[in-house]
Parts: sequence; structure tokens; C-alpha cells
Amino acid sequence: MLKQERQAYILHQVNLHNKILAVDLCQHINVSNDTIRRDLQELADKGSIIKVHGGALSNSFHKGNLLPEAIYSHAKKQIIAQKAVSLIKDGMFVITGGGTTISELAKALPVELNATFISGSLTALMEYAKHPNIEVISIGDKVSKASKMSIGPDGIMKVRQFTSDLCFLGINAIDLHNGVSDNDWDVVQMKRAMIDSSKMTVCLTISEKINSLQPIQVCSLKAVDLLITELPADHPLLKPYADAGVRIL
Amino acid sequence: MLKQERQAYILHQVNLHNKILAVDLCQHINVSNDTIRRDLQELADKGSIIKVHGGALSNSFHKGNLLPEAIYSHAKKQIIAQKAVSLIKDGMFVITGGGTTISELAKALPVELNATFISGSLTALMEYAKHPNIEVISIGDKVSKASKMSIGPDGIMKVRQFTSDLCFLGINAIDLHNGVSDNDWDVVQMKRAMIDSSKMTVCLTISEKINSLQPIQVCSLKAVDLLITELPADHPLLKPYADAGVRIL
DNA sequence: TTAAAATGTGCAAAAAACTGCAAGTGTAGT
DNA sequence: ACTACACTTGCAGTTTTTTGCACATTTTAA
Repeated sequence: MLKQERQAYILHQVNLHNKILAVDLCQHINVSNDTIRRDLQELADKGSIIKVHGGALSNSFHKGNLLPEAIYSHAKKQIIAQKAVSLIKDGMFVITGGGTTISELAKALPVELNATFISGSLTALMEYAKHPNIEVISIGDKVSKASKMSIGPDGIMKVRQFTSDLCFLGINAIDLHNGVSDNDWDVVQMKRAMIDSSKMTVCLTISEKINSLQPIQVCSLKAVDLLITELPADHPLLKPYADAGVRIL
Repeated sequence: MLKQERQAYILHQVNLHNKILAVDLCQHINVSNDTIRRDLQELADKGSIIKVHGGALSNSFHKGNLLPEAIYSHAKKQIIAQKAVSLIKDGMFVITGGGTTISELAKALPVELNATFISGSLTALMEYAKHPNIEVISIGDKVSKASKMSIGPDGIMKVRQFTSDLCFLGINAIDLHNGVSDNDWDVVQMKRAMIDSSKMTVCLTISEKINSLQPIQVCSLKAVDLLITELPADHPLLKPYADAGVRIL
């Protein structure tokens, strides 16, 4: 087998599987691993692949999969935010949790929107406060370091004083049997209070968290009025939830 | 599984769930926890994640969002912050306003300090929440767009429930006849409540604001226990205030 | 305070990589 | 045909990387 032929094969395999082991190539092509190593080195020098100890990775792994992974999921959250924004009408009272998805929601709010936003998340509040026409109400209490949220009985009591039109929660895990679940007891208490005090509960999550489970249940599926992901509403992954009575957006 | 592949997976999981346990990773990837620990260490060294006992956290939350250089008279405010920090002892309850000077104070707090900080300023709260040993209590109410502070009767009532050891206020104007003055009615109400509810009131300001006047009086000079500027305590500009009974630092 | 879990460190085995070298191959010019 | 030469390939010895294990230490939780 010719050198160029061999390298073309390697490149093909790498791009196909996103990775390749040097030992596998040795067996497949039946050449010494020295030859394979030299091929990988040349391809890496040309920038066609990324050579690592034990084999090689596709370029898309770093440049198209890893770094943009953050951007990619960022894009997903923007899609989710757009859908969520469409639910908010002038004059509404909206209570929200925290997290990056909610921050995206805050950034996506149209400037002409007149509404009142209630939250205990410092990051979310900062975003809301930048908007010109939105009333912002901060829920105060002891601030949780992990979640950058005010959490405690005092805050929960304050939340219960409101009756909001919408409750937006970025969620960490949801599955058919256990509903929405999370891993922070105090945050869960706050989320429950938010759900109880609003007419409609909307859960926001990227699809990767669908069908995952965390130790503490926030609420059952019945309590979720609407589920928003970056996927289209008729996506098969969401079908079971639609069947269980959750509206999908 | 290749090392880079593994680390990419870890990074993905961390960014997805905002946290990950080392033991879980061991099971998922099926390698020894030594390997996982080394991976976490490397990722943490690169700054991709934050390594903690038992696993790792996403660093996306903890990145600072204020550029220090953008703050006016940044160096002077750091000097002020250093002086102010020297007043805080372990176990104290400290109530603070907002503004860039207070943010500098927050950044200058020593990591080993154990104290409780109370504030209604979103920016200040964000800074306090980054510190490991500080209890943070958020005062909630309607958020003022201009000052990024929670302000209103509810918040004032909450402030009055505390008796703090120290009250730090960044001030906009101070002069001999009118004492401390400001230009935002709601903010002034909150500042008054903070002064009333603490044993000692400390005013922080850069020297440019000394001998200036704003429309609304916050408090008289008598109510100010301590005045901190970037100038040395015996500077002639401050002499009249010392004569009037204000301690200078 | 005590027990369990997690961490750091040193070490050793296995895998992989690097280096130099020699044998094989193909090409071009004489 | 034959030689010179560049190029490729495989081999052996050494070095580096990776990984798991044992043990002492630290941290956490009850």
C-alpha cells in the first residue's frame, strides 16, 4: 500500500470516527507502528488531524466539538430563550430561578416589554436590571455560594406572597418517573415555592438533560405545564413527555 | 479511551451539570480514580474547571464580570478598600451599600475572614458570594435600575431587623455643614436605615468628593463615626472633619 | 472525636514515542 | 545495465507518557 493511499485511509477513518488508535491502524493496514506514527506525524504537521498519545483525534474534536461545545450549547440556550420569551406578555408577573439558561432568557427579552420579574438569583437580577422597561424585584435571604441565589425560609415566604403568571425554571434533570430533580436541597425548596406561587410552570432545559435523574425531586411531571428545549416540539425524544400531559414548545 | 477524549468528556459533563463527582466519572469512564483525579488536576491547571474536594465545578459561573480597569479612580479605591478591611474582625456583622468602592472592598477581603455581610447591592452581593468563608445575606426588594440595588420599604424593614457591627457606605458627597448627601431619594432612605441599624458608620469616598454637596441629606456629620479616603489621615483637606469629631483613617 | 472518603506522593509496569540505523524500493542519469 | 540518490520502511534500544497500586495525610461527615 502506498504512503499517500495509507494516509488518505487514515484521514478518512479519523474523520469518520473522530478518533483512531495507532494500534488499530497497525492491524488494519498491516504495517509497523513506526510507519503509522510517521504518517500521523505528517498529517498532524499539515494540520489535518490532532496527534495525541496513543493515536489521533479529528480536528473537529477540538475546534469544532470542544470549544464550540460551549458555544453550541450556548446557541441551544438562545433558542430556548427565544421560545420562552414568546410566552411573556405585557403586564405579566414572572418569577424565575437562576442559571445560564435563565440568563439567556433575560438577555433575549425585547426592550419594549413591560413586565415584572421576580428572582433570587443574583446573576439573573443583574441581567433584568439592565432592561429599561422591566420592573425587577429581588428576593432576599442568605446567599448560597454554589448557586449565587438567595435561599432560605425568609425568601420562600416572600415568594409565596406573589402570585405570578409565569414561573421559569432552568432545570438540571427531568425524567418520566421522577419528574424534575436537582441536587441542592435548598435550591429545591426555593424552586418548589416558585412553582406553588405561580399559575403556570415552565421548565427550560437543553435536550441533553432530558431523561436524566438527580437525587432530590423538585416536582412531579404533573406540576410542569410546559417544557422548552432547543428541539422541535414533535421530536421523538419529547414524545413520552407530551403523552404524559406536558405541553412542549 | 484516549486521554484527550476522556478529558473532553469530563469537560463536557462539568459544563453540562455545573458540577461533577469524581466517583461518578470513575464509573462512567471506567478508569481508576487516580486517573480521574489527574485529569481533573490538569483541567484545573488549564483553568477549564474548578477542582474541589470530591469532584469539580464549572468555572463559567465564577468568572469575574467586571473589568477592574474600567472603574474610575481604581487605584484610589483600592487604597480605601485596604483601610476599610482593617476594621473588619472575625464574627462581625457588616452591612454595606453599593458602588464601585464597596466592590473594591469586597475584593480586598482576606480569604480567611469569617464574617457576615449584608447588602442590597447586586454587584456587591456577587463579590461577597465569591468568598469562601463569608456569610452573605441579600436584602430584597424592588431593584433600582440606576444603582443596581434593592430599594423599598420591605428592604428597609429587613435592614432594621439587624444590628450590625459596621456599616460601610460609599458616599457621593460630604461637607462640613450638611454632612453626607446624595441625589437619589430611595437610595437615601436605604442608607439611613443602614446607618440606624449599625453600631458604627464608616463612610468611604475618594477625596474628590470631599466638600461637595448633593440635594438630599443622608445624615449629619455627627452620625459618621469614621471617614476613609485615599489620603493620609493627617491631610489638611480632612483636618476640618477631624475637628468636627469625625475619626479619619 | 472518630470513621470514611478523598487527596497527594512515590513507584513500577506497560504502552507509546523518539532516535539512529540499515535494508529495501523506485527513479534518473550515465 | 548500473550506479547514485532520495525516499520509504522496519528494527532495536532508549526515553517519555500513562496508568494503577500502595501508603501516608488531609478533609469531610456523623
